[in-house]
Amino acid sequence: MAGKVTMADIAQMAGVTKSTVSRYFNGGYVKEETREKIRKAAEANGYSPNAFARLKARESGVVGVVVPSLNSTISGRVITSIDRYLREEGYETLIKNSDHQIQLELANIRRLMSLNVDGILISSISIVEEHRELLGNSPVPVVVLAQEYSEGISVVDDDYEAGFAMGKYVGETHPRRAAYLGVTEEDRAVGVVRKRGVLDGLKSCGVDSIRVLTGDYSYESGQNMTGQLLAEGGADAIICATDRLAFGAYRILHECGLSIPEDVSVAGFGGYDESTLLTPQLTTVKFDSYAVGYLGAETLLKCIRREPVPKKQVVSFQLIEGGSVRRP
Amino acid sequence: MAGKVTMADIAQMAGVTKSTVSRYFNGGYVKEETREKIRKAAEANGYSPNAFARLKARESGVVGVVVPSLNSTISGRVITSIDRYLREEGYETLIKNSDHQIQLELANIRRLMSLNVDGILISSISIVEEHRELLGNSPVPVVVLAQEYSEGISVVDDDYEAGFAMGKYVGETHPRRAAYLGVTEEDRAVGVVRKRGVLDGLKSCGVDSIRVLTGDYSYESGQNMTGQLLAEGGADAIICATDRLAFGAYRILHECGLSIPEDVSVAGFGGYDESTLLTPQLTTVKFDSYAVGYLGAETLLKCIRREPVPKKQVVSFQLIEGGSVRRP
DNA sequence: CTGAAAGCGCTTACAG
DNA sequence: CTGAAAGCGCTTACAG
Repeated sequence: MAGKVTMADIAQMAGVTKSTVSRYFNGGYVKEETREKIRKAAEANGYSPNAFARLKARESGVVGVVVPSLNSTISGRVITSIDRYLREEGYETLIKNSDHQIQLELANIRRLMSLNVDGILISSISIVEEHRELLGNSPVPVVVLAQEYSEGISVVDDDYEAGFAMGKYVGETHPRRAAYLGVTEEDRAVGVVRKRGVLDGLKSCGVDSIRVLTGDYSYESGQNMTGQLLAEGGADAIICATDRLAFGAYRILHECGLSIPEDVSVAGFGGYDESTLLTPQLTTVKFDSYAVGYLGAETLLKCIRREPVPKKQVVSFQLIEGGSVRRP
Repeated sequence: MAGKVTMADIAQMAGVTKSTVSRYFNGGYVKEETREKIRKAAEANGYSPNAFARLKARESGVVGVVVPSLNSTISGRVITSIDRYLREEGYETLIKNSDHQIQLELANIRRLMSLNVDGILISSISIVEEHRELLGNSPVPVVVLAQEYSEGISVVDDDYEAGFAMGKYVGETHPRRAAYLGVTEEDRAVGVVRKRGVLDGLKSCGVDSIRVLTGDYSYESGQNMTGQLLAEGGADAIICATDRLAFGAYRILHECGLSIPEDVSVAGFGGYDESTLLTPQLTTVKFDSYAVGYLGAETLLKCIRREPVPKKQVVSFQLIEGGSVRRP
């Protein structure tokens, strides 16, 4: 059976018209007998209708998901969760990667919109003006994940409270020279809100002078910032915006013969599985990324069905005490 | 601007017919002046043609990618690499997740086929009879990644040689009680070929009695198998089919107060970034997953362009010496 | 319960 | 260089 088999082919084989085959696949009225003939013809050819040729259909049954990266632990969790939920609900998931490029993210969103998907889930790096324009007059519902989006619907981590909790936890050890290894402020959730939480948490314990460095999300960046910190005279407590950055810090501290937590306390955010394997185990905040994905998908389906949904949902976190922060 | 704007709308705004707009977007002849009008109208509306309505076009410019998981380090690397390569070549990537379920994998492949994508890249868990049927009369080119597929085109890791190298490396330490923590034989590449390599490598050093356990790919499975091994009387060298399994082994050995490598040597396969953070650093084999993705994508495009391609390509690996295997 | 016909958003020879 | 028309694979009122 070379070439593509179409609905017309199946119709011919079953001795009916394609209207009927279409009805068969869309739950319309078809006599049991006819139904059986179509089933056989379809099965024999491994046929299933081309979802995207349903140009006129109200629903495509497809949901688009835009992610900032395909090789981050967190993205992996969020998207796995989304995918599972949607599949159970009978939807197909279409994934597009923005590879940390905002222009690509916008292009992906446009693409998905022009694809008559039923809705879009965006795990955004950073919301810029163009997003507002684009999402403002989207023909389909959009739910934003991980970043607040006041003009629309979003599901976010509790970055401020998590930051505060960690800041306080470390602040209670009364570090003399605290440091924060962060990321760009373009990423509001991590670069601004989380940082503010951490700084406020530290300040609540009277820790006032805090050295703040900024880099990107990579392991290398964690190493570089730590290296710079040491060159500047060091620190006795380093809070990192993500676990990956903390991994970089571990490596450099280790290489320089400094002990964790005796010489330097280290903490992160993420709760990656690997964090429990470090020696000492990393003290970190674990966000419920599966919940973010699940809630996001659930909320989007509600939007599609025109049910009411909350404008903003905040998921919880958990501070995991490892042994990387010196206790008083 | 509510609702979806279509090619007809743009045509009207530009004062031309949709044939011309179509030509504009497909590189046909359009007068510079007209070209400019269309460009403006399209831009003003953020319009780009619906890729999937090109029902008749020879090429959709879209390539489908099927992956077994969205939260594995290796999948993340492979897919990131594919995505980047294709984007540079002007193709769109559409990602579908099989979530380790073979039936879902087959469904994803069918879906993609019926979607008139230009080609499909499959990172398969395991090739079964249904794959052969399905791929045997695919209307579009298919390239299989990570698993050998003798009936078609594949790009694979050098599992046997990598296994042999690691088996030999550990064998040279003359373990008395060696063990291999593996995965199901349904996964030919890892479950059969890699294992055979390891066992042959060990045997080449005269290590003959090897306890082989089988589990799944999870951290927990690594813990369970190691627990079982200890209950059976232990081992002084454990080779794990993946780094993740090795992480589980580390955890249990650590909990039982056994030292690596003094009491037990541990080795893995994968070369995850996190492996370098363990104490001691894990001895592992790093496959070039970026190369697998890159070569796979390149090969697929060649198939699409009807250029000749090798039936099978094998990418290299690298044995990374950590400190987790006792040296003689 | 099923068919004939018009239409979805796009492409492609074929004229001009 | 551009338009009119037929067609891609599917859906949807509307008849019957």
